[in-house]
Amino acid sequence: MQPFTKKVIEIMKSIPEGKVMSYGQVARTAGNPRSARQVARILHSMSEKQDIPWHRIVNAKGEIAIKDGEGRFTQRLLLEEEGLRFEEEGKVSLSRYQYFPDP
DNA sequence: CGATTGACTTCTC
DNA sequence: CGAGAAGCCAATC
Repeated sequence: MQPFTKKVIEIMKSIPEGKVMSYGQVARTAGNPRSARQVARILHSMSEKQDIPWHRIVNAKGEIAIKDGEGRFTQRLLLEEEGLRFEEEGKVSLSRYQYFPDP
């Protein structure tokens, strides 16, 4: 288990309800600005073994990153239950719901 | 243990 | 503005 991985997990677990983060944001916060893909990989890999709110992670555009399927539907549903609003199908209003400010 | 992959990002053209 | 390419690095095969 790499330190980066652990940090990413910690960060994701610390995201409060009703907020979302992009992969890039998580990567930066974890200390590796260019490891967005690892965040994705770690996320879908570890979320099943750890209690990670994977649905609070979206891509840079605020869209649900996962391709069509149950996962995407589930994420949308979970986020709506947390009070997030979708501008359109599978797209969340990042401007208001992002977690960490982008420096 | 090398090669492949990927729920991304960002810069160019 | 939209499409294409490159970059990055951990987990999997």
